[in-house]
Amino acid sequence: MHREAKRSLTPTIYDVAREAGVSYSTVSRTLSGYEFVKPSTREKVLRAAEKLGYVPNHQARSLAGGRSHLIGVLVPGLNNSYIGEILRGIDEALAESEYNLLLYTTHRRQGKESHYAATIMNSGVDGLLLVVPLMATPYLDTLHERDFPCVVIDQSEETQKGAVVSGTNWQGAFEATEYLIGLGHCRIGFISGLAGLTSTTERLAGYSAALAQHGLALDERLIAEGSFLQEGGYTAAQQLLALPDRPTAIFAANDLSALGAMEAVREHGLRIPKDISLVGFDDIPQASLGYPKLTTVRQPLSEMGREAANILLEEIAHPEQPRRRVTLPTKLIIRDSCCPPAG
Amino acid sequence: MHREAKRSLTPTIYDVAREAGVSYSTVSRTLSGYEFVKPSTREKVLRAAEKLGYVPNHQARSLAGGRSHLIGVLVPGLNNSYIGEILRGIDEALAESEYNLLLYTTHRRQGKESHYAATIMNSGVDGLLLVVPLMATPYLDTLHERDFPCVVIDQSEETQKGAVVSGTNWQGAFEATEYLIGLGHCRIGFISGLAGLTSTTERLAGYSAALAQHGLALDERLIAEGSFLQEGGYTAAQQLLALPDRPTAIFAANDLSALGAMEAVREHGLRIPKDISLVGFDDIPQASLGYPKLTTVRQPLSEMGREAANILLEEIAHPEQPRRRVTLPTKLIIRDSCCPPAG
DNA sequence: CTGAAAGCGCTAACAA
DNA sequence: TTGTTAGCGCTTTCAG
Repeated sequence: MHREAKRSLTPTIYDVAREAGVSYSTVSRTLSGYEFVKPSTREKVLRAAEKLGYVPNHQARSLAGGRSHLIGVLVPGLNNSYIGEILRGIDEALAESEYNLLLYTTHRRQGKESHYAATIMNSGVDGLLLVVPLMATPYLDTLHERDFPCVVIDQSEETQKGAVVSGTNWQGAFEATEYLIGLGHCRIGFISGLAGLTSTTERLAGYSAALAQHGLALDERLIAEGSFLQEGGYTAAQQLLALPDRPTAIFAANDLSALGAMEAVREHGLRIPKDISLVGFDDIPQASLGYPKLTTVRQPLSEMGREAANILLEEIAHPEQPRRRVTLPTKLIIRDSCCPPAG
Repeated sequence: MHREAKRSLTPTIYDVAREAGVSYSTVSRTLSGYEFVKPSTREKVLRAAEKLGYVPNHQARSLAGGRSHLIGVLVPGLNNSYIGEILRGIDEALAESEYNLLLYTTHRRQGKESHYAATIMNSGVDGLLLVVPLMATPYLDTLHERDFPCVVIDQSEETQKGAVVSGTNWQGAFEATEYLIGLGHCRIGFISGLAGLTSTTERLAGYSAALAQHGLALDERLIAEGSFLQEGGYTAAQQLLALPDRPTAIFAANDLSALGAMEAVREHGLRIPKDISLVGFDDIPQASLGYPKLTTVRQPLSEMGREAANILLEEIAHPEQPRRRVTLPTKLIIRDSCCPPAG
């Protein structure tokens, strides 16, 4: 037996074992919820652990058991309440489990993605949650190659095999556009999102489909490229407003863009919704905070996070099961940024 | 020597050692930046590691070396871009180091704070960053007791010994109030923050001091209790607006409250700044996003995060050095939510 | 149901 | 400068 002096600050299972008068493997079993431990023994162990203020050492547990109880979450950045909401959902789900959350941001170590993926895998996380991964193919390839448990949130690369959680992008965009059409708008501008993301593609498709369904021609000039960021929305709106026959309504691919557009509209001396109607996507907290309150397609962001986390946990527990793909419903939230066109 | 078959998926230092034809401790030394390794040996090791795609195992490294390269960050929640900004700063600082970020949210395990603190310490983090910890005394006691490296952001308990990073709350509030007074306002309402937080106390003190300095009486009824949340600001503003001689300006202890107040003002059919001037605190992204753009006291949130992280890293590296207390300057950002009073 | 023994992958004295 | 030897604290067979 090793360890004899060395009364360290934090007690280990050895200490608990001595206190309880059992072997340390019994302590280990008890503490990790092994069922075949005699109740009276379990009692003794638990009491001893309690008395000593024992707290398990994750590193050791992980090293020996191969399970770290750590979930990695890869986000593009933190400067965005869209991400914040998703994270909140993830955190909620994880809080109910025994898992902790290791946060990674993409902006780090750009370029060597696949090595980064390897690093993450080896940082001991049991699974990985990828939030809107851009250029994710290198990650995902490495990840899938090793059957590493992971689920992607709000993005699905064409060739992707793994689990995905997202909202009904097409449907949401379709409804929003249809709503605008129903209000009487014929020239509806669209501010797209970041190229390469499925959310961008799908929302654009939904927009186009709604126009088509209602016999409205698709005018390429009414589609301005945004970036999912406020600034992109601002610039895109400028473009749209500079058009000779400018749109009477604008549908932005996300709220941040819509908010940016709102600013541009104001600077042009136009009023919302009087002169221009505006619809966003996401329903981030600021959508209902500003003035006028933004009509938008709500995406259940935190639920998406929670759902993704739960799927991941499930996948870790039962690796054999087929990967799930979940699409959560979006919902048009009508607030104050739309009305029938002036003419 | 153990390990002979067991060609696992990820190579270990043993594999690298074999590949490089050296002992595994040499590999360990090389990889952990020990300086007295013969250059040619280092070369061989590095090449072998590269070839095998070696990635260190954090758990093992931590268990053996006592350093996990993990920093815990304890935040009250994620639903707030104030937190988001601070996190961003922390993340930036950590990205430049070799540290990863383990995220904890306070809402978990409420009640048994000190046990929670113990858990965090044993979760293997090398240090802890506490963002506006409410009811932190139990945590901090446990933490300080064991000389656990930690720094608190934007809050300093009375009896606190550890490192703290915060903004110039008093000064910022003083300036904001003075600005309002300079504009000609005499009845200035104050929406306070959450009771028990130093930021709340200090900002209130700054507000009072400015009034006093300019010979304005402190009217208790002009001080409404908020919560640092939008809703609290809304309710507090309602109160203020219901006053027989309502204020011509309101200074809210943070932007979220100010935004809430803005909504209440609007609902009362009043205009900002025409009828009521409004000043916030923090300068979160939404402050400049909405309409009108909010005049506010900017707090260098992300810098505070970055600074705190750097101090923590420093403290981990040199535990002997005295704890630092850093106060970063705030700055009044004048935008569109204030003007001289109507009368 | 419980104890003994063997590592998980790596760091850190201690020699050589 | 490099190899050898012990563990870090815990999980997990394998025997009782």
